[in-house]
Amino acid sequence: MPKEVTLRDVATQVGVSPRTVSRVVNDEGGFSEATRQKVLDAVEQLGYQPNMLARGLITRRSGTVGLVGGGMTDPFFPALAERIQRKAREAGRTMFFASTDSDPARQADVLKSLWSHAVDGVIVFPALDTIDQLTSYARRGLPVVIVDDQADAPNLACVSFDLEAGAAMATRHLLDTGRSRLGMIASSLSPPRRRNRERGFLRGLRDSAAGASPPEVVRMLPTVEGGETGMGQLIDRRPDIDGVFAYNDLVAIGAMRAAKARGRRVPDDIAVVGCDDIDMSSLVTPALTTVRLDRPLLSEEVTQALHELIDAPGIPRDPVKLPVELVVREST
Amino acid sequence: MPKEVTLRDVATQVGVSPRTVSRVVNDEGGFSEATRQKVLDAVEQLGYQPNMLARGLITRRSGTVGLVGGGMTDPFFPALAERIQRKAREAGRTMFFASTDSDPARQADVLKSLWSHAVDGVIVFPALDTIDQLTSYARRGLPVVIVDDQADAPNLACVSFDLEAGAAMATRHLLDTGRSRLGMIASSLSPPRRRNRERGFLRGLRDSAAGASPPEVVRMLPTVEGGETGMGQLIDRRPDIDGVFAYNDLVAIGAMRAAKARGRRVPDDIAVVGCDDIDMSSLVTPALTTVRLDRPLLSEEVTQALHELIDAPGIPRDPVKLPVELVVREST
DNA sequence: AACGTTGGCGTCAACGTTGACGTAGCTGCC
DNA sequence: GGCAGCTACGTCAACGTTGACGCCAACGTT
Repeated sequence: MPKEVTLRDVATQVGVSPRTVSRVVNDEGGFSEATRQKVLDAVEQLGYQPNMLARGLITRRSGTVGLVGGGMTDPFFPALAERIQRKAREAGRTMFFASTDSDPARQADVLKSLWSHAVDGVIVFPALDTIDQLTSYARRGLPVVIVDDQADAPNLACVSFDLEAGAAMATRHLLDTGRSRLGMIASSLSPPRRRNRERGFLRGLRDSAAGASPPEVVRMLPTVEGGETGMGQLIDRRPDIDGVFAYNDLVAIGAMRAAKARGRRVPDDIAVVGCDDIDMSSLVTPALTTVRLDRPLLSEEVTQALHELIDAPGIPRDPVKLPVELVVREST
Repeated sequence: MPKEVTLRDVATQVGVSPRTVSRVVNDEGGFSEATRQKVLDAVEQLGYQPNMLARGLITRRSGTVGLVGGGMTDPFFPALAERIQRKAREAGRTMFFASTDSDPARQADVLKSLWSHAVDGVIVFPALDTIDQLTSYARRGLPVVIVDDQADAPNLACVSFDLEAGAAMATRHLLDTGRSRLGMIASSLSPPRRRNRERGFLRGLRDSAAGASPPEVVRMLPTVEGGETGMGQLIDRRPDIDGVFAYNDLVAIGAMRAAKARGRRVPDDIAVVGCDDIDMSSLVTPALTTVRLDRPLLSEEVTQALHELIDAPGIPRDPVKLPVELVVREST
């Protein structure tokens, strides 16, 4: 990288000290309108860009935030990442993106790397059993926003959807539309603490007056393939199954494929409900009934929480739980 | 952010100078095996992490690369971004991700921001008419890899798929399977220079011995909605149309929806070919015939080009053109 | 014994910026 | 006239690291 334009270059051109240029650039005050204009003109003319590394070295603010997710293969994530990135840029920060493949070790690497780049804060979709890892960083002073899990520490905020309520809604919807032999395809990547969907599913069943038969639950990787094998197993275990709630829409889509492959019609023979409401869900046939997670809302809450943690450190934040909504389409 | 562990901390603990610790950490040589061990132990024990900002300030290498794309709503991009990010991490670099919404002004902002963060290089899916912008950065010393467009400058490499050949293959496939009244839904975001798909489509028609009737081409936003309106227009203009090549798979999926909505069966009444081979394409019904772009290959080529530009600047690189492949499924 | 060479390490300055502090000149007020 | 208080700057050091260079002891060579 060749020479860049520095504060000093601007300063000598204008005939002031670098410190004054710095004041103007950062709008600190303490300069006359006349010098302000001259400095800004020179900045424009020379094409000066502040060196964020130097600034970050001294202010301990790099103007960057990290977004750490399990992966981008689930379409839920990219759409969210894009919104978060937009909001970060509106707040004048640049986003580092990193995916962990849902692997705790990789997540550790990623956080180490982000830390050494002095990110101002991170938003994390945590991998399995990594809450301690995250609270440790938070305690060391890194603002952390955790999505879809709970923890308590300084510099830490939690935002999640009310998935338990969503799952209960989905279950009740299945029961209300006449299904009584239900199953669920859950995720093998969720530790017990985070099995809100399963809790909601069971609660929905318990709450229902109608005495539905005991449910089947299988746990799979949360992918289309996982949904396919999951549905296969459910049908094997309980051939008369007539309603399935899936961990997410990808799983649900896989489940519908498997059902069709086994000659069961959706929704006539078996109803399927997903969770997320990814773009694809309204495009498949039959269009998927699903629990919609409001991504604009989530990105709003998450970035706001992060920026508050960064700009006003120390003040504790209550965990946020966001409402969800059932979108009924053709698969039920 | 509270105090971090620095070279000096490690140095005083071991009883050597910071410079020596630096030598060990960077494996520069010039130290004994004994001190190496002691230093590494201390590094481990204190949890030392090099401060990339300070290092970058002096070496002018920040250990970061930028990935600049139009957006993540097209599923083609995330899958690619993830692979590129993985490769970057394998090479010891961290990835900044930034989306431009395909807006030249936003792209300018994004590049400015990345530049001020002293990224070592960028991979860009360029927005409309931004080649000058990019070559300007390249000339100022920033390694730039441009995907799917051409330019010539120092510090610049180009990688693209042979979309013209792919489009020609798709077109010939349509003709070979008995379609003769063809249309294409192209992208309104492609400048004339980058309309390789259209060129291939027309070439495929010209090359065919059978005298097919003159084709219709409409230009839409490359989204599902764009595909829907595009197919609508094609049918209006030419009610007997029986084969459509779409700019990408999202457009193709939209086109199939519109065809069905108008009572035309796919593939019986009208055949549809897409381009990209996103995951969704094998999942929709009918499964989409498409021109597959090999994402692992692209990410490999792109990252290799970038790392070569970074590590061996100055040597010119010929543009790379990657082969594509037709995947025949049910929609033709 | 004198000399060059090498390995192993320290010293110092610099990267570009900002925090802390200093100061010259002016204004206003008793 | 003296002094406080302001405005508009400048000066200096520091952030954590590495590049350039220098130094000393140990070793081999003539």
